[in-house]
Amino acid sequence: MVRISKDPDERKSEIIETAYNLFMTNGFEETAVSDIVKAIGVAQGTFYYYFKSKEEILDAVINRIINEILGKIDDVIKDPAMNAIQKFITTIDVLLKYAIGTESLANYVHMEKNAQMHQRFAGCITSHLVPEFAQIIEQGNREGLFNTSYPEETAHFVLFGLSALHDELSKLIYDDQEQRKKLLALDEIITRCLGAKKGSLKFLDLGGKPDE
Amino acid sequence: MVRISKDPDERKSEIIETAYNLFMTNGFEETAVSDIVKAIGVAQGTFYYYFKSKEEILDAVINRIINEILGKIDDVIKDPAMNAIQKFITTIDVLLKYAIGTESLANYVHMEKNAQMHQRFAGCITSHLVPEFAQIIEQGNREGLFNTSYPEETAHFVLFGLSALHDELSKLIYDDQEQRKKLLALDEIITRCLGAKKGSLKFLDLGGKPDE
Amino acid sequence: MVRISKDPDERKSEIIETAYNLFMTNGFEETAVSDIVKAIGVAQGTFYYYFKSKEEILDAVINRIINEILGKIDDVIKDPAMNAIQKFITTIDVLLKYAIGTESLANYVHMEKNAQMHQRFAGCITSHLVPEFAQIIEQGNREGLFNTSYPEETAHFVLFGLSALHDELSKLIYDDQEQRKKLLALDEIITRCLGAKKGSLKFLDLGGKPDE
Amino acid sequence: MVRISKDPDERKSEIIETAYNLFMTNGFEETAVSDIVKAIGVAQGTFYYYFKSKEEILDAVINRIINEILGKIDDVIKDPAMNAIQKFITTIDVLLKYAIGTESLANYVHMEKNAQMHQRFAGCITSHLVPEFAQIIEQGNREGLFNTSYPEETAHFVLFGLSALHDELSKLIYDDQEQRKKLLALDEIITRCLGAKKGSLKFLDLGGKPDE
DNA sequence: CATGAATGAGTATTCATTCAT
DNA sequence: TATGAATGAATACTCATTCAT
Repeated sequence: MVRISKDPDERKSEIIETAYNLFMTNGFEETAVSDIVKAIGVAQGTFYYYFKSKEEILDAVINRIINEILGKIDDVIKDPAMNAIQKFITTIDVLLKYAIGTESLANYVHMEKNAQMHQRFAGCITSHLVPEFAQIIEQGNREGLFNTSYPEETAHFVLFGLSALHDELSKLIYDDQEQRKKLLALDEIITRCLGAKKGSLKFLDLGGKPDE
Repeated sequence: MVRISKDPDERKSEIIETAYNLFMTNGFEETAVSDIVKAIGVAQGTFYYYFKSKEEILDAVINRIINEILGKIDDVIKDPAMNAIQKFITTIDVLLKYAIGTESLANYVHMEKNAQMHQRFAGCITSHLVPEFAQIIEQGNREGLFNTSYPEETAHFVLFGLSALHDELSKLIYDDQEQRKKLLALDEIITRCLGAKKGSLKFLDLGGKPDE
Repeated sequence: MVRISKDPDERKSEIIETAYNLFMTNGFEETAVSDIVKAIGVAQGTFYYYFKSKEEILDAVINRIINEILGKIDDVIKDPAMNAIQKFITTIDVLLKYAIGTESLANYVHMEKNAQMHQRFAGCITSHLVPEFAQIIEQGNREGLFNTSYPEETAHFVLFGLSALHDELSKLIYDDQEQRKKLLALDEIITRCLGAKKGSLKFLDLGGKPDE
Repeated sequence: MVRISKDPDERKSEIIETAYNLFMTNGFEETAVSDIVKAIGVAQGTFYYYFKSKEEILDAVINRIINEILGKIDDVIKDPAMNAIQKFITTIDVLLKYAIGTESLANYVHMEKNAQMHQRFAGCITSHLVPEFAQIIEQGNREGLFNTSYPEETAHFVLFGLSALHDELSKLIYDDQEQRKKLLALDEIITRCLGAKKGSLKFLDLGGKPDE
C-alpha cells in the first residue's frame, strides 16, 4: 500500500477521532484495534506507533471529550456577568446537550457493551465536574440565591441525579408529555436541593436539540 | 477424578455462589468459566449442565442478589407499623449495608473491569427499586411527613444520588470525620428533596457494618 | 422422573425410530445423543444401555432401512410370474418411491450435514443392491430381453446413474416438463445400457408419490 | 519463536497445500486448524490472517483442485484437432488419473470421515463438469460418432457411473485381472450409452499411473 | 432396566501486540 | 514514520461417554 506520511499530530488526531466514533457506535470492547486502522486506512503498526496500547487510546478519547466539555463550562463559570442560577442552568444545558448529542439513540443499543467506557467517563465527571459545580453553588450561596450547607456534596448528588434523569429523558425522546413531566420534576427537586427560591429554576426549555 | 454427585439445587447454588465471589473479586469479563469450575473442583461440562452460557450465570448471580435485597425491602414496605420516614431510613439502611458488605474494598480495584455487571445491576435497581421507593414516598405524602409532587422521579433521583454517596462513602471507609460530613450532607439534601420537616431524617447511624 | 420400563425390543425400536427421524431432519452429525433421548423422554444413560456408541445407532438405523428395501426387492426378484423387464422397472420403482418418500425436500437443506450418512448408505447400496440387480439383468439376458456382457458392472453403473437422476428429479419436483425430459432420457440411456429393445422400458410413470 | 515472513501468496498457497494433504489423509472434520498450522510451523493466528474460517479453507482447497482439473479439460475441449471420441477418452483419462493420483489408498481408510468434502466435491463436479461433457457429446453427435437424444442427461449419467467405476477400480488397484474386466465392461456400457459404433471406445489403457 | 449428574478432552476463533523490513 | 505479516495466549462451548445410585 502507498505510504502516506502525515504530520504526527494530525495523524494522532485522526486516530482519536476515528476511535471515538467507533467506540460510540460499537462500544469500546467491541471495537478492535484493527477496526480503527482499517477505518483510517493505515497499517496495524501505525496505531502502535502513536499509542502504546488500546487502553491508552481510550484515555485519549475520553480526555478529549472531557476537555471539550470542561472548556465550555469554564467559560460559563468565569463569566462575571452571570449570576449563579444562570450559570447553573447554562452548565446543565451544556451537559445535556452534549450528552444528548453524542449518546442518544444509537448507543443505547450498545450501552451494555459500552459499560467500561461509561464508567471511566463517570469517574472523570466526578473528579472534574463536581468541583466546578460546587463553585457555582457556592457563588449562589453568596448571592443569596441558593442556600446549601454542603455545596460539594450537593453538587455530587445533583450531578448523579441528573445522569439518571438524562437516561430517562433519552428513552422518552419521542414522548413529549412524559419528558415535560420529568423536567418539571427536576425543577422541583433541584430547586429544593439547592435551597433556591421556588420558581427560580426552570429546566423546561433545556435538553433540546444539540446546537451543532 | 472422583465423581461427586450432589443435589442439583445445591450444586447450582454452589456455582452461583462461587461465580459471585469471583465476579466480585476479579470482575465478570476477567473471570473465565474455567476459573469458576476450577474453584469448585468440577469439570467444565458441569458448568454447562447447569447454565447454557456465561451470560446466563451473570443473570443468575444478579437475580440472586436483587431478590435478596428486594425480599428485605418488601418486608419493610409491608410493615403496617412503620411510618414513611422509618421505612425510608430502614430501606436505605438495607441498601447501604448490603452495598458495603458486598462491594467494599477489593472490587474498587477492579471496578472498571466490572463495569458490565454494574450496568446490569443499575438497570435492575432502576426497574425494581424505584417503584418501591416511590411507594414509600407516596405513603409519606399521605402521612404529611413528606411533600413531593413527583414521587417516582424523586425516588429515582434520590436513589442515584445515593449511589454517588455510596461510592464516596466506600472510599472514605477509614475516615470517620469525612464520612460524618457526607452523612450530614445527605440528611439535608434528602430532607429537602422529600419536602420533609427539617431534622426528621437522620442518616448518621446508617451505613454501619453489615450485620451478617 | 418417573421410570417407565418397557420391553427391551420395543425400547430399542423406539430409539432407532427416533434417531432415524432426527438424522433425516437434522443430519447425523448435527444430532446429539442428548437430542435423541430428549425426544423420547428417557435418560442419557438409557441410550447407552442399548447402544455402545453413537456410531452403533447409525448402523442400526441404516440397517433397518436397507432391510426394509431389500425385503421389498426380494419379493420382486423371487416372483416367478414376472419377466426381467417387469422386475427391473418394479425394482427401480421401489427405490425411487422409497428415496422420494424419505429424502425429498427437507433434507436437501441438510445434505451437506448428512454426508456421512449418505456415504454409509451408498456403501450398503453397492454391496447389497448391486448383486440383486445383477440377478435381474442376468434373467433378462436369459429371457432374450436384455443383452449385456457384464451384468454386475452394468447393474452398478445403472444404479449410480440412477442416484444422479434421483438427485436431479428431487430438485425438479415442481417442474413436470423437465422431469418428463429426465425420465425420457432415462428410458433411452438404460435401454441402451441393458441392450434392451427400443421402447421396451418405460419410466415415465415412475417416481410418483410414495404409497405409504 | 522465530518469525518468518513470506510473500502472502506463497504463504496462502502453503496453507492450502498443507490443508489439502491433511484433509486427504485424515479427513476434513478430523483435521483441526491447529493441525494445519502445526504442520507448517506457524502460529494459529497466521491461519486466520489468511482465512476467515475453517469452512473458507475447505472452499479454497476444493476450488484449487477443481480449477486444476477444469483447466486441463478445457484445453482438451478447445482443441480443434480432436474428434469427439478422442476428447471423450482423453477427458476421462484426465479424471481417472487425477482421481487415482489424489485419492487412492490412504483416504479410503478415512473416506467416511471425508464425506462432507466428497459431497461438496460431487456438487462441483456436477455443476462444472457435466456441461463440458455434454459439449463433447454434442460434438460427437454432429460428427456422427455418437447418437444420443439427451446429451446433458447422458453426460450426467455417465459421469456418475464413472464415479462408481472409479471407486471400484481404486479398490482393485492390485488386481489386474479384475480391473481389466471392469474396463472392458465400461467400454461396452459407455459405447452403448453414447450410441457409438461398437469398438470405437477403448478404456483399457486408461486409469494408469498418474503422470506427475 | 433406568436415571441423570458429572466428566473432560477437544476446537474454532479473536485480538492486542510485536517486529523485521 | 509506516508497513502488515506473524504471534500466541486466552476462552466459551459441545458432546460422547461414564458411573454411582
